[in-house]
Amino acid sequence: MGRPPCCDKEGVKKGPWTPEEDLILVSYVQDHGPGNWRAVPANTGLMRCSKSCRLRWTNYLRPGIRRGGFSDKEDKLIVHLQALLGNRWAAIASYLPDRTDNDIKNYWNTHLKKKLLVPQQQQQRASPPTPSKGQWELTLQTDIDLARRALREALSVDAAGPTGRTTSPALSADEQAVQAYARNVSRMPDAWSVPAGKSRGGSPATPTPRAAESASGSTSDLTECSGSSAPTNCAARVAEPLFRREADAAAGDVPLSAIESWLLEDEGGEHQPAQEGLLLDTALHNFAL
DNA sequence: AACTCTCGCAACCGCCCCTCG
DNA sequence: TCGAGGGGCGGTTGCGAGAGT
Repeated sequence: MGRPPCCDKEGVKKGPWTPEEDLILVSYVQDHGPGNWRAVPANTGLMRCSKSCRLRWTNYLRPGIRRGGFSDKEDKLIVHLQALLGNRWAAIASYLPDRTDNDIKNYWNTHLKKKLLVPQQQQQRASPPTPSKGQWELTLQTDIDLARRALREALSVDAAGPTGRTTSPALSADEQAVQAYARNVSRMPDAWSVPAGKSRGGSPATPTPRAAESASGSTSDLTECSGSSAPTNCAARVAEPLFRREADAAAGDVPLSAIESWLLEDEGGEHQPAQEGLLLDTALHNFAL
């Protein structure tokens, strides 16, 4: 007696999403907000699993997400966060509010892992296989210091505008997220006009993300997210993990996580030794796994 | 020009955790 | 307190595009 599947396998469509399906999903989420994904297929007539709907929304249709074009700074941040946190992509993604965990995971698997593997192999050839514990603790500490710096940089950039985006610094994070969302969705109709032969997968005119990105468009009615009273409040949710916690912390509501409070301490290194010891232990533990 | 190989990424799968009745 | 169900997450797969031969 296994657990029943999350959704009825029969009559559930799989594979690439069509623009029509995207539109239906976006409209629904704008009206009702994300959540209660189980109800989405039933209420929209989409022949999709609820999980598929959620995934499509969070990884592709959600407002404010940026796709591809990882900067060097983001590369480093991801590498160091991965070293610290392991393959906890959702946690890592929370430090890059306009990136999705799936995107980061893919980027790690296809680019960064290989990039790291090459010097590692060279190093293995050139140096003794296992450094003494003291040696690599030192190395790890250096890594952690680097991670701290990278994170601090990223957070300071976030204060002016999320993750170094090249948009006007006068805009708030929410406003920028709304604009990005507007851009993403407003491109959809353009993308639909892609000739059938160019489409990917079985669907006749599925626009690739690349196609959607290359097109330029103006804001459509569909994208009027900020004015919606829906609980989604698309833009606000995008940056929620990091910014909410910062706001909460500022208000004294919720304590920062160990890593965050550690990072936000003065550059002068007035951190608590016990806390750092805990982080080091955690990193060591992750490394050993 | 045709074929093969490799890469990149969207989406699926299944496990785990959290919430609610 | 416990079980069921929904959602979140990480690992993996499938497929199209582009590079190489």
